[in-house]
Amino acid sequence: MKFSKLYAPTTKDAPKDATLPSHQYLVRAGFIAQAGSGLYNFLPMGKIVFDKIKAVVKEEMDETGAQEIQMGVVTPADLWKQSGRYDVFGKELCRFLDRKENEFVLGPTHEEVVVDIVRNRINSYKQLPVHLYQITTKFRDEARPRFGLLRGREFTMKDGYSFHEDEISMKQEFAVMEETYTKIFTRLGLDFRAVDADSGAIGGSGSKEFMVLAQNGEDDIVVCEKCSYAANIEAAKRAKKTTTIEAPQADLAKFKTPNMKTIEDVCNFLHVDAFYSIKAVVKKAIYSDKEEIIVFFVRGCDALQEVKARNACGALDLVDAELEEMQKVGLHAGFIGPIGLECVKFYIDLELKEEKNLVCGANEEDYHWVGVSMFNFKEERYADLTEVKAGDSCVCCGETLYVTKGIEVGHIFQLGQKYAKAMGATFLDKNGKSQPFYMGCYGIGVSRLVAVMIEASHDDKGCIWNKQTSPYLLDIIVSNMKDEVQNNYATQIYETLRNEKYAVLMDDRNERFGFKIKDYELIGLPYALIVGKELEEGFVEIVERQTLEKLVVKKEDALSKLRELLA
RNA sequence: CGGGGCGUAGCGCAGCCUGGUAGCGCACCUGGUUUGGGACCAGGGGGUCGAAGGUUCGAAUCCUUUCGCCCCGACCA
Repeated sequence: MKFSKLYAPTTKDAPKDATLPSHQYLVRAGFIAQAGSGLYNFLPMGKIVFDKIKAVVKEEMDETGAQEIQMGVVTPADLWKQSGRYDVFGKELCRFLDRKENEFVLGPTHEEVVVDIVRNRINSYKQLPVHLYQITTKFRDEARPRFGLLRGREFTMKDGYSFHEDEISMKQEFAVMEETYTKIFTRLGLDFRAVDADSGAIGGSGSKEFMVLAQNGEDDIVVCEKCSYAANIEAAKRAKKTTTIEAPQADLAKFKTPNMKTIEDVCNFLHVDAFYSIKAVVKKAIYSDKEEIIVFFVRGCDALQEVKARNACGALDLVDAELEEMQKVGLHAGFIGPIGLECVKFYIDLELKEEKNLVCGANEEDYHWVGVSMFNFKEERYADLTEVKAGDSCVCCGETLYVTKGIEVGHIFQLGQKYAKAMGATFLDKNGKSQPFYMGCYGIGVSRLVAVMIEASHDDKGCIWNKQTSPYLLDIIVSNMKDEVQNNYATQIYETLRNEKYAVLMDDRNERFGFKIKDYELIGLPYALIVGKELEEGFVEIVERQTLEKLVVKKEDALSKLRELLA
């Protein structure tokens, strides 16, 4: 491609609304252009990158025996009513009427449609398992689109759905997908982790997220320094926390602790380490039919993980409880403890089970208990509630955990029979009995990956593409187009490589060197060949974008060196 | 959905407070010079001031409504 013909409107200044590097550089380098909030158009180079990523995904999916299909973006609302999600999906589901006033939705995901596709067509276990996938446009009317392609309203997702006769088969496919996703993200050259995830409202027995490690990620993930353990902080576990600080020896006794409402105050006052104290976190749990004040107890040195807390009590949502609401149900804020607590429902973190020599509130103004032992609580009171912190110990190997930011690029679920049951999609098993399908579903954010490539790989000058996804592998920069020797030499290299099917760009614009090299660095192709002044002495330069190092080579050697680099 | 900000030329902004018919930088077009780190000189084109209504002799500017976009948070199969 000649740069003079390429539609790549590069700019020196970023649009003011772009805050993330991936967003700024993709716009500045002319890969994408915004159409509206959360809506983006792909320009020629953006489209090439997008197609390259898509091709990798397709190749690896096809390799597993999954079959590509294409479902409509527009879906009859009726299917969503059958699954029950028409009402629960909320405003993210974009609904509209056609001219006959029939209801439709823009598909945000396609469980309903795919179930409808196999329903009454796959009738026997002999036809199972089947895995159907597509790479298509999705629309979710996000409350707050942001970060360019990372959280758009319209986006492209690879979504696959597998159907099985039993749980064993479903789990087998889940394992195959975990392996396949690992291959895909490895091929794309990304630094990622498959992490344990909270299954969320979709349910099912297991789910894993694929997180690309990047500073601007929206998710916190916990990663072990030594072994392969990694988890979303919402689902992360740790080895039970211990301390070398000696336990305060005391018999059970009530101490007056006037106006000591924080863990810090109480522990300083009683000369006890926060490890040996119990922290009460009061939340208002919101259910579909009611609201309720609930207390969660964790170690004084730990913090409550809200998603874990939500899962423990089964609430739709947890919000901070107001002081007034706490008083109303009889709680003494600052002096709450599990001993003798009867006025509200409460949960205790598993790590406190059977611990001794603890300090906690006495449920009485200005009093705390010391010498508390955690026995005699019902089993169902206990749940995993603690938020894992950097420095905690790995649940698998005991080594130190650290916390980092990740961007979710894939998520795989074991759905079980949820959708098949709701939509009446059944087959006959070996015993001739009618059964709902077991399903798995597997997603990859394909358009998001375009941005992730840059979020994970850029510097202060622009994009840094790798060979796997770069729109072109090489930019041949002709320093002075009016210099015929330079022009001829560059054209010859360009034509030769092009005939050998390398994706090469030649910057033949009548611009100065500085202008072209800045554009090169902004666009970020893996290599550049600079044909300039030194050609007279018989030399040209090869630039590697990653390091910005320049390699001077003899003009006769450039071609073979380039073949070596681009291969 | 709660809170905040911004809409003036393709992009980035000034002008608004104190009303008088729109300006700067970049980009773009023409000619010339220049060609190794986003050049220079000269000339030139381009804007219903987001939209609607109101106040006024007169509105980018004041008032009301509305739409759009962005940021923080909640949310995110």
